[in-house]
Amino acid sequence: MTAAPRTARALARATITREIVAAARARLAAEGPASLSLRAVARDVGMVSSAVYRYVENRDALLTLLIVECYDELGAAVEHADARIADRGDVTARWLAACRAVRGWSVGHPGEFALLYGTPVPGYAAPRDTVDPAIRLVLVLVGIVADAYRDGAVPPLGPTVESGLATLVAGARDVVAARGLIDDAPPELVVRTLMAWTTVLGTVSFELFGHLAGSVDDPEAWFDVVSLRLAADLGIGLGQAVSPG
Amino acid sequence: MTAAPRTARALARATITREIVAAARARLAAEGPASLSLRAVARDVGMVSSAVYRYVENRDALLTLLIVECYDELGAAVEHADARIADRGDVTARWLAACRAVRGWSVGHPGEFALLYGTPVPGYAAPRDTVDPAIRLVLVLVGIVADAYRDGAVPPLGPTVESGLATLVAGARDVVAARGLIDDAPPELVVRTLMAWTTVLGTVSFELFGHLAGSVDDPEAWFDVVSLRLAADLGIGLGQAVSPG
DNA sequence: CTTGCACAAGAGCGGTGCTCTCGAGATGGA
DNA sequence: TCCATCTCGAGAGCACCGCTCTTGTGCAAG
Repeated sequence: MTAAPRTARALARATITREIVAAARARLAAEGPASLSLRAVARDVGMVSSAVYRYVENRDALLTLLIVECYDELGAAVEHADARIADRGDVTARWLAACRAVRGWSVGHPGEFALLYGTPVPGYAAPRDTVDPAIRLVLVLVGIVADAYRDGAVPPLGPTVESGLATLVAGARDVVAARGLIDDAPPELVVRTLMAWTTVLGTVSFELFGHLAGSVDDPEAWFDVVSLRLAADLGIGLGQAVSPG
Repeated sequence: MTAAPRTARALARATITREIVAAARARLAAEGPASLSLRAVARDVGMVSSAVYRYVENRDALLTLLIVECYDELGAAVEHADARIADRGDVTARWLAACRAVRGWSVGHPGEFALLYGTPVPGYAAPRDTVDPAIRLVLVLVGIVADAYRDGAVPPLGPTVESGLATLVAGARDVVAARGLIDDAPPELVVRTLMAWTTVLGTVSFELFGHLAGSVDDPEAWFDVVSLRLAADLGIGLGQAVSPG
């Protein structure tokens, strides 16, 4: 990613690094992040464990590579789901499609989901490199809400009741503004979107971590219900009958 | 917990088991669940590692004991927070107090929170023993909503728009009914409460797992905003100005 | 008093992350 | 072309992990 590999050695190095990350990804998908062992990855690529350290600084660095890769993959999946129907201009459908893409990727990749949104690895602090890929998917959701807001699809927000709401979500507003999605977004809109995103991820997290067992039988239908209600709360929903599933 | 220890041996056994769990709890609080090692707690209680296997079947069993203890502690904290002001009859204040108790305990016990609501331990499936303590805290929230509903504080719910909503949350309704909170709870109420609980936990999870960094500066104030908006969505909120913090 | 049982301790197995050293081979300048 | 340098893979080794098995020992019930 830094410079194009020109020499044969650099080329080989890049290839082997990709091999290692791919093997690690396979084990992550199979066993989850906690039991991902560098030695096992080394065996998979036909190396002795110490040789892997030529390519990856340590286990945390390998996890970081995987985190970036997974965030990008998830972000791309959601972007794709939105882009496919964005021209139809139906913000509710776009919102639902984006949310479904989030759940779809997560259910299909529970190990990766756990790495991204589960318990952080004990001594691990996500480096800067991970934040950009991480917000990519959120920006899709924000973009949908922003489009609806610009087009006047969002009903009047009403007065912001809480004091200091703008400063509370100043960081989120800055991010949105920096990406050129909305200049000077109404704090009310930012708050609603942030809450909705929290609920979307919380619902997926509940499902994958087993906290829905016994309460909800059909997680997919439940997720649709939640997503559509969130859309309604955001002001971009139909506000009328939609059958789940 | 099964039978009262009568003999000296059984008494000693119970005491040492408690010691082990206490030491494990301390390490859990200090380092989080992933790096909790049975050998380390053995050292803490002045034993050799193989000796603790006399008291705890394996590492997963120890984690189960901790899960039950933590769920109970969290549930008790929320119950206490609610009970302290329940006689005032202000459901909004009760809801906020219960939510704050959830966050307060979680922020004060991040390692324990990760054990309860983070990534499940790889090969670990929560046994039956954990579900009763787990729902204890949720029942407090449901009870507040149920009280509000019984007292007529919840405005008319409107027609349930989604088809099959009752069957979707049948499990949750059964739990509520079995506890005698509401007989035949309106599915709409159950759905709203379940969504609100998801958002509460998602907000805490975001905060503790670092997904709020850069978006929200003051997580405590943000949590209050979220909680009060959830109350409003549930129909038990004031629906008017409330300043966070 | 003696038998038996529960217990603590130790050794040991296979696994982990990570470091160090060493030899072989490719790279690239003289 | 030749040689110094540098990279890489392999192996040994350290400290830690979960878990099992065996061995002694002291308490307690019969």
